[in-house]
Amino acid sequence: MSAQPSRQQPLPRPTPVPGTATVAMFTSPTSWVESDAVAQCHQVAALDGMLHVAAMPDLHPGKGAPIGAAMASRVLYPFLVGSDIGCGIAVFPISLKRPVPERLAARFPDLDRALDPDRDADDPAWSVLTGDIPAGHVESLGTVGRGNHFVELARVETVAAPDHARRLGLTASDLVLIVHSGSRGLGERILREHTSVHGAGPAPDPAGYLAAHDDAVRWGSLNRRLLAARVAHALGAVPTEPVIDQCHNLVEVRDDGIYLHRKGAAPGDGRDVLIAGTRGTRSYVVAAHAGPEANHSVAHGAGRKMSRADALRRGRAKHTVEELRRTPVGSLVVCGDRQLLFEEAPTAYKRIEQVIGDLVEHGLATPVASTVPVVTYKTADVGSTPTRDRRDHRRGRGRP
DNA sequence: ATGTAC
Repeated sequence: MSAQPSRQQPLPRPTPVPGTATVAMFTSPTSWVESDAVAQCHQVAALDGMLHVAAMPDLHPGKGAPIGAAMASRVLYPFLVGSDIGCGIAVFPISLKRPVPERLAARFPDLDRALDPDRDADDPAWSVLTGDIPAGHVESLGTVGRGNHFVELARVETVAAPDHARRLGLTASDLVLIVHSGSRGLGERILREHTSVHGAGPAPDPAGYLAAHDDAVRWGSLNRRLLAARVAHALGAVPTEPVIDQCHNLVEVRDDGIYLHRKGAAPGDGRDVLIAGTRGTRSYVVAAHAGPEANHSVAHGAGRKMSRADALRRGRAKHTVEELRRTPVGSLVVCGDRQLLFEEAPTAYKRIEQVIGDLVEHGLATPVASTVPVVTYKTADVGSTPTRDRRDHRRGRGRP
């Protein structure tokens, strides 16, 4: 059984405890917040040098550190950013004549297959590469990854702030590609190089860590552009520049030398952010205007309500695979991995409208537009090669 | 969320 959520009190904020950092919860009495995640916020608050922890309404427990939190400290802690340094969400306008989900779902390219600069030198997606490949890291370039990562074709549904949406180039009924992906093995390697020596301790050489971190942030952004370009070409469209591209796993050095760690929290100081719902619900473009109390941050998505294990157990009892591949909003899910299909079921996530409502109530963001999924790509479908396991493809043992 | 170990 999953842990029952505790009902959090709204602001005013908790009284600071001497010797520890302050913790501010940007939730409301009706928010679903697991007590384990709140406990993690207080554990982080007790770290040396920690100043202030801001918990977003999508807060949920992570490995050691909470997800959906922005943490300001005098000391740089790599584990608070986690392994997927540079993970973020980007939005690319796309023009398609007849967006029929069934036809488009079948045309998505295999985004588990990396783009090799030599073997795939002719791939038109390389047009988005204008400089060097950050850190020279070629492995897994152009792949979406697993977990909560996805590439989604979505339609702009409602526009709440028309002028703002127009400045972003977004109008109702427009199509967009939403790309949620990170730095794959590169960020993982950077964290491991730190933790293998220093564990969860601070970075003894912040400049060294930050140089590698910044490469991963650039790599993640490039990867999102490559993913969007691969899909655009496959769907017969022209690649575009992102109108939004915000990273939600990173550390920022503020002007006062404070390290602002964001883990599943997007920069909220005057930025436009897409806050992802699920593959079966809306996502929201918001104008973020979060101040110091929120560590200049906003939520990054709906936030998990169930652990992956719970989602798998409960999902198998509740849903069929067919139900999960066609969502209540009529969109299709491309996902050849049954387990991932259950783990990422919309019911495993909090209600996105509650998350957005909490941000609005606390004055952190203003909705600009909502999008509704058309096709959500997770991992290549297995339909065309029923006798062969996906792993054989990735290991390059022949092709169909 | 990840590449790798079990």
